[in-house]
Amino acid sequence: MASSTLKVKCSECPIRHRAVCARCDDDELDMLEGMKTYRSFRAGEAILWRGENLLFVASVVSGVATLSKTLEDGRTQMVGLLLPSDFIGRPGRKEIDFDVTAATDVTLCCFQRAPFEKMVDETPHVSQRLMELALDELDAARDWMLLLGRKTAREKVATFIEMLVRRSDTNVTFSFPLTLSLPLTRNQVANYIGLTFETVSRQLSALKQEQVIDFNDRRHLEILDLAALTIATGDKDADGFM
Amino acid sequence: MASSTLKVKCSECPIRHRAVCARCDDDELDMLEGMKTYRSFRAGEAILWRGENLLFVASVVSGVATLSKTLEDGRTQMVGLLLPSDFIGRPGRKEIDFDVTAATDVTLCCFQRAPFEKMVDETPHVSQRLMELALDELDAARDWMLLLGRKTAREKVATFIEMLVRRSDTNVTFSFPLTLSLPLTRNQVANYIGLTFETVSRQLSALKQEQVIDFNDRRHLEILDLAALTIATGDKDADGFM
DNA sequence: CGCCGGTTTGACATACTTCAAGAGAAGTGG
DNA sequence: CCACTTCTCTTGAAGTATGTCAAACCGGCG
Repeated sequence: MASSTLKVKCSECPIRHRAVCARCDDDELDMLEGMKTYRSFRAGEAILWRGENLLFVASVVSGVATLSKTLEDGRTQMVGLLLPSDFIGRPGRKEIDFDVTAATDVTLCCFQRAPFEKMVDETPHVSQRLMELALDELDAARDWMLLLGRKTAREKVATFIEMLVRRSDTNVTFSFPLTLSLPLTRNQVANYIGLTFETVSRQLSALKQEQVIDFNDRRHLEILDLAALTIATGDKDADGFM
Repeated sequence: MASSTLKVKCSECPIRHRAVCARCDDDELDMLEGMKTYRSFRAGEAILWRGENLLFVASVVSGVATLSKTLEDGRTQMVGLLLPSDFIGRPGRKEIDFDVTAATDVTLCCFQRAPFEKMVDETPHVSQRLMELALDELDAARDWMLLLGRKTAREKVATFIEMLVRRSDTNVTFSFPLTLSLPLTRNQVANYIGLTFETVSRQLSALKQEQVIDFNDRRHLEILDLAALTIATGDKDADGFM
């Protein structure tokens, strides 16, 4: 299944300040340090199957993973995109109702479920942070419901790209033209935003032709006109209010 | 705004065993008893506006409320349906990003945010239950993403009705033909499942003609053939597997 | 080099929306 | 209690955004 990888010390961990351990003090971090193991998955590998007994919970350290649901005739819908610092697993639950798959090569910081749950019960810093993460995911899911239910193809694609910009770390520098790595194929994007890959491709081409974005490499995007992109999402008024 | 209503003792409360207080012992219940107030809203009234400062959190005691998001051009998407025992408000957050509206007459059991949060911090029974409720909502949101992104109009309508059957209390008796009160207008249903109200109406008529459901009153549905309804959701195989 | 998965683009099909008209219910005021 | 208005709902006809099918391209990799 997964290969294991060299562990990084928590204090030097790139996701230290955002992951489930964000609020932990040094003692608590030591406890986690003792419990954790790293696991790596290659792009395309399954991390967890729907219905599988959850033996571990984990934080994404690096890479991108997807959560997806599939109907028996093969239609699939992504229901979440996990970036570094996102959490896999749910306190108090033994199963998940979707598949978790590595979209790129992924490294996870894993904890055995039982000891982790014990720690959750005893350390408010962890349980509070877990609650925050769950609520963040809930907010994201609801934003996505609006996108899936009511947005046009163009708005969906623009919103997806804008979300990537917002969530990727690279944008702290904010140097234009902003370059973005696209961790998903057209088909995966389509499954995320409820379209076919052909429609995704057409909308991307349209945005490219309008010089809102640019791309040659299929795995990267350049944002040429962030304002235009934002307008294309349909979220805000033309004047940027909201 | 809201009128207040006669309080029911927690021990006799109809949602006692499912709401945020589900796991509380007698002492904890006494604390909540002292903090709570009831508030009632008429059908159609706003309970909370998006962005409003959250002064109270609450459990739905009776009635149905909706959570919805609206784009500036008026397109709206419901992102949640609150039935009795469901919780309004989020631990550690002062705002919400959607409107909460009474779909029917609604009675809430309200707590001031500040004292409630204090209690959450001090009583694991409450914070654990809150986490469960949040994760339940997250699961529901993700199921709905699959519906919004990938299901046909027919499947959407069937899934919506089946969800109502599952979530309403009436079905504990399970006497056929099962009668269901429909707390939403066609338009609200449409906003929940990402369609127009005309399409909802057409799909309901089709299911009626096929004798899967029946209705005369616009506020009630009869389920004539639950198996056929389930098949129409697209969720399970024809033989009921999954 | 030649395959192969991912992508682009075109032509056509269709599920759902939009527009429109009319029929019920439900509320309101005389 | 009955007009009158106002919603909601139903049903039809026509329009359109997106899906489906198909062909060709492109870049990576054995």
